[in-house]
Amino acid sequence: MQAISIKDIARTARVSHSTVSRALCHSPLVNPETAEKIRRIARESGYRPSAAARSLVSRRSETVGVVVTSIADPFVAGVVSGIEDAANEHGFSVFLANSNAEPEREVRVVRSFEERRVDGIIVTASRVGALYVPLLAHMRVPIVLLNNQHPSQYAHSVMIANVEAGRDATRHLIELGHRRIAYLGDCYGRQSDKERFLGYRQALEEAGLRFQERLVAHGDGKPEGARAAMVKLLSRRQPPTAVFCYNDLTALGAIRQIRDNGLDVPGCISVVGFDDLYISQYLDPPLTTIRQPMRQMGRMAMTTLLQVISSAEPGHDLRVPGELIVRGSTAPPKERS
Amino acid sequence: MQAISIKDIARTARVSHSTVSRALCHSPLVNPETAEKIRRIARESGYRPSAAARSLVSRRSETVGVVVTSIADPFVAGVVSGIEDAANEHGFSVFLANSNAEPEREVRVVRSFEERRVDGIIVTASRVGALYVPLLAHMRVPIVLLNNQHPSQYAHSVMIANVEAGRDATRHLIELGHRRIAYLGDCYGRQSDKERFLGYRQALEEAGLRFQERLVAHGDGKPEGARAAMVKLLSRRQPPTAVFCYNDLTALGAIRQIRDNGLDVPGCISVVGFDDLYISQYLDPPLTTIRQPMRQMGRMAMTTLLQVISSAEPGHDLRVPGELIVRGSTAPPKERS
DNA sequence: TCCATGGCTGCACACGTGTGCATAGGGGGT
DNA sequence: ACCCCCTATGCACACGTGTGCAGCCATGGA
Repeated sequence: MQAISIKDIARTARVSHSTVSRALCHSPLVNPETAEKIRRIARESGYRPSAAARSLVSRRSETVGVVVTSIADPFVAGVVSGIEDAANEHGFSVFLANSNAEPEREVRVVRSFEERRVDGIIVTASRVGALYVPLLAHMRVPIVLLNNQHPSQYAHSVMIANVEAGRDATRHLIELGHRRIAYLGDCYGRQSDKERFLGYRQALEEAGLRFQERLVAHGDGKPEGARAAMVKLLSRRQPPTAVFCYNDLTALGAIRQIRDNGLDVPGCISVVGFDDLYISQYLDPPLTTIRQPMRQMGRMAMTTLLQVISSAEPGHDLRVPGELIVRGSTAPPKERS
Repeated sequence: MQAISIKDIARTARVSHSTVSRALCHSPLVNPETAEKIRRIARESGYRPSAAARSLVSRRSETVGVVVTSIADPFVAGVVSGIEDAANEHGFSVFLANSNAEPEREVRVVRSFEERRVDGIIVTASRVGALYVPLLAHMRVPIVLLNNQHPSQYAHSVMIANVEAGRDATRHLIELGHRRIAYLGDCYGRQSDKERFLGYRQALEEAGLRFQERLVAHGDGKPEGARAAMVKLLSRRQPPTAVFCYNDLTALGAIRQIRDNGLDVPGCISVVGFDDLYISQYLDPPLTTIRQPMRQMGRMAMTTLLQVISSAEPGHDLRVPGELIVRGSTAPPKERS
């Protein structure tokens, strides 16, 4: 017992399959009564057109591939949520694939997208980028990079305005009166890390504060690495009174380590994060952070992709402003340094 | 410039497209030398078979649909990660769709899955269940429900062993010496809530503790609702010394409210969660909770589905045991009640 | 009555891949 | 020389849908 096709409908309606096809597409070529009868039969029999057969002739699959490092990353999940929203509104379906940052898996994923004949691809938060962008470029399909490190000529991109956001976060600490402000970054080499760090330095400079190399440490974007890095910062002869963290998970680890050292947040040390994960508002203290509009960024990536697909070629690179959300993890410093 | 097909390869290899097809499938019917030559041409020209054309004749799309309420839910994200892992290993691609618990969107999603001719469907954490399981059953495709409330005859299911886990969590509190233990549940009516509550009552009963209706409150599975419910519990003349929460997000809200009332966790009140989200270990205090092996459950759902698809019909309903993870949010009570 | 026109329908092919069946060619045995 | 068998290949059709083109029929105008 197979899924029913237009031929089945044609048989019961005593017409040719061409007429059925036209009737279902609301072509003006078919007699209104016949068309209505055909549509009724189709409705009652639960007919569903085969996307495979349709895309075979139309050469468009109404499908996009989304490749992420890990969907378990809450930032990624937020973005994908927005992507799926926008796709759904336009009748597109999304293939989701984790790369887990494993090169051979990335190859497999790209291959499967090629075979599925996706109409476009969105890549988010991949640290490889340069390695397999050529792979992606090989297929003649538009690509949108989201917070990726190598916006190349082959791809369009949506990115958070890292420099400005980093500047805003640092300024906030400066305005509270802090002067020994640390930067707790991601692992080396990621573009977003470099850019947020740049914003940090710009804010210091414009406030006339001296940049100190020993107030910079690098973690791994997760709480574990952040704790280790925080240990270093706390061991300085003059430890910081405030820390600007690469992201919220880093801030989480930093706060834990600060407390394990018997210090208070924000009493002794203020902490700023980046992302505004869902849980960040419920932490104790609620985290001051830079909000990345994750869902909205996902939507933007998808709508950009759809525009490129219909070759209405818009601007190549979109920068989205972050928003400083002030909560309880930042306060004026106790001591005036 | 279109994607190249076996016909293009056939032309350059001066054979028919049939021979190319057979060569690429490693059919023993073709001359080894010819086959090698064909495969070389295919490789060098970057040929990728069209999944659409292939599935049209094979009547299998090597594709599964995954419908979730929201991918932004960290539990869901963990599960989907496991699903995608297992799918990828077997050459399957996954369509991801959010339902957002909106009925008309669910209808649209199911329709798109039908048109894509997915080989199977996984539904996770949907509270609707009964409403559109008939919709799903209409397509002749195997369905696996994950932590869903209506495991019906049409569907296979993977579920956490809620009753046993609820019992373990409550026992843990009893063994610490607590006697006034509250249950802070999800909104009414969800099966998983009922089951965890049942485990709670069983543990009380087997310990000879009296069940008290006024030590039960219901939130919404999120921090906001949990705070409101916790207010009620704290207003009792004899407030609880421990709270077993429906999930980690609920525990998060409960802890915040407890602290806002000037009480300490676990000093004054112990808190147990459910899920073991990634961040729960990094909270302050680290959360005692029931671990749901999210990725593994996702993998199980996918492998079950694959078995059913290849009609190697395994057991219908799988129960996965939860694991009690004792951390810092639980301690013996101060007062002996 | 004849012809032109227009509305509606069916034929046939295309999309890319898989496969049953026929066939061509070659080698070996009688 | 003839036959048989085996290997290797091509033909043709199928899968489900869309569409150019031809053709049929009715209607209306001359």
